[in-house]
Formats: sequence, structure tokens, C-alpha cells
Amino acid sequence: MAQSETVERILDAAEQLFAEKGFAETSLRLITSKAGVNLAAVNYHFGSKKALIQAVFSRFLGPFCVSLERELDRRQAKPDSKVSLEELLELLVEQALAVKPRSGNDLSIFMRLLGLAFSQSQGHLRKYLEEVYGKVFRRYMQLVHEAAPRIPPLELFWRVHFMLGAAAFSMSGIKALRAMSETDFGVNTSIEQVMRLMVPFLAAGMRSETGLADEALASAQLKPRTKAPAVPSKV
Amino acid sequence: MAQSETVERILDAAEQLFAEKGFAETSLRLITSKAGVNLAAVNYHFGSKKALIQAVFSRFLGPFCVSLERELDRRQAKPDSKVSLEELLELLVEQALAVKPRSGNDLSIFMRLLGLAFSQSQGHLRKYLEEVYGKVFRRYMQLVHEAAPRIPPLELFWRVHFMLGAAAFSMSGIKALRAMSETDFGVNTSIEQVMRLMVPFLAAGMRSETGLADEALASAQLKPRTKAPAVPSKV
DNA sequence: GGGCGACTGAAACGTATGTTTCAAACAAGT
DNA sequence: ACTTGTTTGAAACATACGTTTCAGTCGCCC
Repeated sequence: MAQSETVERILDAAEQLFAEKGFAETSLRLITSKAGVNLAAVNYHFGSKKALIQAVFSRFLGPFCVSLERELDRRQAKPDSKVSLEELLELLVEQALAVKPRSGNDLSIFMRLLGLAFSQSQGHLRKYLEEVYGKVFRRYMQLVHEAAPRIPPLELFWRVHFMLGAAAFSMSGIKALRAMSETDFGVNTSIEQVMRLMVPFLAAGMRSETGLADEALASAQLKPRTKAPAVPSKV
Repeated sequence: MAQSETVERILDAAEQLFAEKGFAETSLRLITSKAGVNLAAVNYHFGSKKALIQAVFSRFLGPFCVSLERELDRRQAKPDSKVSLEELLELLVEQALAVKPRSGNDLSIFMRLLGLAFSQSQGHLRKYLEEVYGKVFRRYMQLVHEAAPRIPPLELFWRVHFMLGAAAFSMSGIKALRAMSETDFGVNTSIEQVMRLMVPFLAAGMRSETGLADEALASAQLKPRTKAPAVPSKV
């Protein structure tokens, strides 16, 4: 069947170009010409541009979540196990670094795409991600909560997003930022170095005293989900 | 001359729509119809869509930088003045909150646009911002450095961007995030509350011990700028 | 080897976008 | 009141996009 490698080449090109320019700014023609395939191939193999975008995310978020979940299982297997905050943070970094043995495309692209998923409008993407990966995310959040029980859940929620933001943003603009740091300091910084810089920063933020004076907010508890999204998108 | 209010109405609509959907996803037709003006008005008053984008930024970044700079002058006026880290952080928040007495458009739009400026490709915008506001930014960075002399300059540089990232990202997705926090916690969070949550988080991160083991990076010093960009954009 | 399904190539289609054009409306100066 | 320079309105223009179409090609199985 020659199991066409067209699909992979399209995904490679799209991943790179999306990370570089954003979704709306990247045309199918640019993707297909960079991939060296025909324009129609995208609509043939994926159905639409939206589906292509989702496929790009699935390809790296899938393996990432699988290995993350397996790791979480492993740590929770032993009875009365406690997972520390540091462990949880390092787990993410570890899995993120481990998941990509693919051509050239490094971690910065991974993070950049994640950032774009939130910052670009792309309503369909947000829905898709929530449907498919929301479960793992909430499980992780629950563990973070257990690891830092002193922090009110609502504050924890926001802090996790502060972390995500710092990571996504820094990686997102890493190219421009590295250039700036080079002209200003005469030293180049690798992505791994940036991540090493980020960890203590985030950990300290996570441990900081609460900023919640409002007791109504401070006492807000995690509500059990009443209904699941239930309808899987057909992709 | 009736000093056409068309310009202002366009800027108002564009600011809101850009923050909502991004630059590429917002068409001039959408902007002009929301503003209740003619399509051609944009090209007549601004020249092009790019120029419109830059004008939107100038309108709020201009006053912001002016009042920020004035405030910096004030604090540096007294001899052997030391500005603390907290002061510097609060200064930013203060000025950001103060700068917008305009219709409906609140701080979240301000931050969201800033985030977009970095995360969308829009090379022209980055250049424009660097040319016009780079000076103030570097002055601020210098003060931060003096306020936290123990932290190597390079690390400081990245930490400032971690902060910026956390802020931009959180505000950027604040609409979706607030919705999530509401369904998960049954409590809504205002923008001011989110900012209050963010401050201790960022301050703690800023004060954390260095993550730099590499002494070559740790000893990197701020280089004097050899050449200024010098060429102002004609807008 | 012939037939069949999977895939590709090239061209076209419909639509939406940024921009331009030009006549009409308007405000102000004399 | 007339003229002048500025601003608007409606239409057209050129281009780029996502998508569709369809004839052609390749590889596999009976």
C-alpha cells in the first residue's frame, strides 16, 4: 500500500509553520509546498484545515499524555504515596523532553503550539483539547492540589496557569528572546538552560503565600463535574 | 472641522476585536461595521491595516510609557535612591490600571494585546515596539537589576520574561479561564482578583535562588549598546 | 493481466480579504 | 454664496485563501 508518507510530511511541515506563524497566517499552499506534496492532499487526508490543526496537536499531545498518565499511575501505585510538588513539576519537564525524538522539531515548538492553542481564537481547538485531554489535566491538577493542600484550590488553578503562561510565552518567543539576550549579554542561551532557569522561579511562585484575602474565594472548593462532554469529535 | 471621531471609533472597535480574535482573524470589514464607519475609512485615516495595528498599540502604550517614565524620574530624583523590587512591580500594575479611563475596554484587553504582540508573527509590530518603546523597557530592566543585584543579569532578563509571560498568558486567555474556573469552582474571578493573585506568585519567583550552575552564563554582564536602532518608523 | 481501491496532480470554483477609485457630502474661510 | 480642502459612501479591483473536481497514476489482489 506504500502507506503514504505524505501524511507525515504534511504534519511535519504544518507543525513547524504553525509554530512559526500561527494558524490563520499559515496557508495550506505554504504547508503543502514546504512538504513537497500536492495542495489537495491536505483535504484528502485530513478533511479540512481545522482537522489538520487538531491532528498536529494529537500527534504530540497523544504520546505525551499517555506517558504522563503511565508515570502518574506508577507513582500512585504504592499505597499512601505522596507526590511532592517538585516531583510533579519535574515530571512535566521530563515527559515533555522525552516525547520528541522527531526530526529537528524540538521542545520550543511543542510549547509554542501549546501557547498558541490558548491565545489564538480557534474555538474548535480549545473544545477539542478539552474533550480529549481534559481528563488528564484535571487528574494532574488534583495531584498538585494534594501536594500543596495549604493553597486554596482556586488560587492553585490560577497559579498553574501562571506557570503555563510563563512557559508557553517564553518558549513561544524564544527565538526573538534568545536574539535579544545575545545582543544584550553576548551570551546565547539554550532551551534547556531556559527551562533550568524557569524551574526554581516557578517552584518558588508555587510555594508563595496566598494572595487571597477574600474569604469567599479562598474557601471555594473544587466542584464535582456533573456532566461529561461525552460527545467525541470524529477525527 | 468637526474633528472626525471616526478615527477614535475605529481604534475602539479594532482594539476590542483584535484582543478578541487576533490580528489576522479580524477583517477590516468587521472592524468598520462594528465601528459604524465606512470600509474605506481605515485606509484613508491610517493607510493600511498594519498601520492600524500599530496605532492601536500606540494609543495605550504611549500614555502608559509616559506616565511610567515620569514615575521613574520621580523615584530617581532623590539622591542615593533605591527602588525596591516590590515598588517596581507595583509601579507596573499601578500604571497599567491607571492608564485606561476609556469606554469599557479594561486591563485584560491591554494585557491580551501585549501578549498577542509577542505571540502572533507580525514581524512589523515587534520591530515597531522595539523602536519606539525599547528604551523605556531597558531603563526599567536596569532598575530591576539594581533592585536585585544578587541575581545574574542574564537570569534577570529571563525572569522578567517569565513574569511577562505569566501575565500576558493569563490575561490573554482570561475569558476562557474564567469560564473554566466558574464551572470547576462555582466562583467567578475578576481581573483585579487575578492580578492580586499574580503579584505574590511573581514576586516569590523573582526572589528565588538562582538556577544558574553554569558560571559562564552566571557571570555574563550587561553589554553597553554599541549602536542605537536610530531609524524611527514613519507613522 | 485485468480490475480495483488508494492516492496524486493540475486546474478550477466560490468566497473573503486588503486596497483603490471616484463622485458626493460636508465644513470652514473669504 | 462660492470656493477649497477634507472626509465619507458605494462600488469595483486584484489577490489569496480553503475547498472541490476529475482525470490520471500507482500498487496490490483475484
